[in-house]
Amino acid sequence: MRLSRYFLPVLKETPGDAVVVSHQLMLRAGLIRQTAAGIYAWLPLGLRILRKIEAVVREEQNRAGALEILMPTIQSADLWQQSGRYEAYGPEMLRIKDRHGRDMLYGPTNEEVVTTIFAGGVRSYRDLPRNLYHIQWKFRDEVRPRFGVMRGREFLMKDGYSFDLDVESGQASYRAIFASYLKTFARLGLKAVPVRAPTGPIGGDLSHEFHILADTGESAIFYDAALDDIDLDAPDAVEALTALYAMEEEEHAKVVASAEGCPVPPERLRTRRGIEVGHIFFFGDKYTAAFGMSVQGPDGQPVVPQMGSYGIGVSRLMAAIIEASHDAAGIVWPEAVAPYKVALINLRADDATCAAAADTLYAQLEAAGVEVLYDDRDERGGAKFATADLIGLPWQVIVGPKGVAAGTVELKRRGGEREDVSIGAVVARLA
RNA sequence: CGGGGAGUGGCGCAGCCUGGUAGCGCAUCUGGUUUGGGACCAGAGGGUCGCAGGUUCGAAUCCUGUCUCCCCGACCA
Repeated sequence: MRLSRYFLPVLKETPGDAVVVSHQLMLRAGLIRQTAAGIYAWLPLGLRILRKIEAVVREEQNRAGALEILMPTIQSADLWQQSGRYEAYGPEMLRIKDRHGRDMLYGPTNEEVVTTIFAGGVRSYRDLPRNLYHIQWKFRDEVRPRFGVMRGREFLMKDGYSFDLDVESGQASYRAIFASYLKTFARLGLKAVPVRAPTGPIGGDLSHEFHILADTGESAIFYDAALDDIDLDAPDAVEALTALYAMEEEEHAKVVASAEGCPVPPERLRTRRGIEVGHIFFFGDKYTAAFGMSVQGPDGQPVVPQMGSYGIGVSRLMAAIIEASHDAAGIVWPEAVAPYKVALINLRADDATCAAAADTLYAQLEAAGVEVLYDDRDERGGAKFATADLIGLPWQVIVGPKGVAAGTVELKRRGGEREDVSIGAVVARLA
């Protein structure tokens, strides 16, 4: 993409409304614009990143055996009355009426819909287990939206739902998704700490939150230092992790105040701030029972499936990644989610030789399948470097008259050292 | 919802107390000089000061109402 034809409204100054660094950088780097409290429009570069994050989440879901569907954003109130959550969910639910006066709502989550759909399609225990997920916009009318897309009212979430024949199998599904979440966050360049969580209004008795460690995180978490040493790729990572103590501040306080006290000796207790980017629940037959769902078991008797639900805040992840990965100059994208791999900077758009060299390199990189954002604008170099650093692409290729005369360009990792590379070698280095 | 703060060109702000018809920096446009880490000179365009009502000869400024946004708290992917 040529920057001269792109829509990338970067800001030199930080908008006064933004107080956390991810929000500031997302605005400054031209990723998003606010349209109402907690509601954001995604600009070309921001949308690209969102799609990349989404793609990683999708791949790991598919790899874990989950099946992608797409449920609507608008739901009928009837379903929620059946589960009893229409009243229980409270004012966080955005309630609307259609032209006939029917009560509708903008979905904050999808247990009701997915259970209805799935129940309508299965009859036999042979149809289980299954895990259905979708990546769809949600709306929760937060009391206090804040920090940009970190706590927006409209947000993109991956929500998945498992159906199993019995509790044991259901918990196995839970652990499988647990493991896939560890992989997902690792691929996004993040260290996620799974924290034992209370189950809240969704119900059930087994639940974990996944927190990205970042100083600007919304909640403090307390965990056993041994957690830092666990190899997340190990086959028993889930068992190892869940065996170790990790609690959010509020829950931790309860434990400390309890008769037994905190099980972790003080010298092993770590405190960090975290951003919750995932939350998983195993809640048994709460919804399947409410919707009268059953399948025929091997013995011919009806069995009410055991369910779990699994959420990842896709749009929030973008903010979390930035919180965890930025420097004074701007964002530092992990390669997996960078909107482009390379910023190709032509230092002298008005120098025919230099421009020709940059144009050629651009064409070659594109031909090699490298995602390039080509700064071909007639601007001073400094402004281009500032933009490139701000948007945080992993690589920068700098084409200037001096280098071109010598047959070289500069290759630089974001935030790293410059290196002279012969023009002919650049494509191979980046492809 | 309780408490606090803010709405003035695209962004950041001043002006308001003490009414006299809007200003600064950045950005943008034009011309020129420049060019290896956010250039310089000259000129130009762009705001009925969130909205409504009131006071006044006159309102960004005073009064009333209202809308919106941000921050702290309770709640949450």
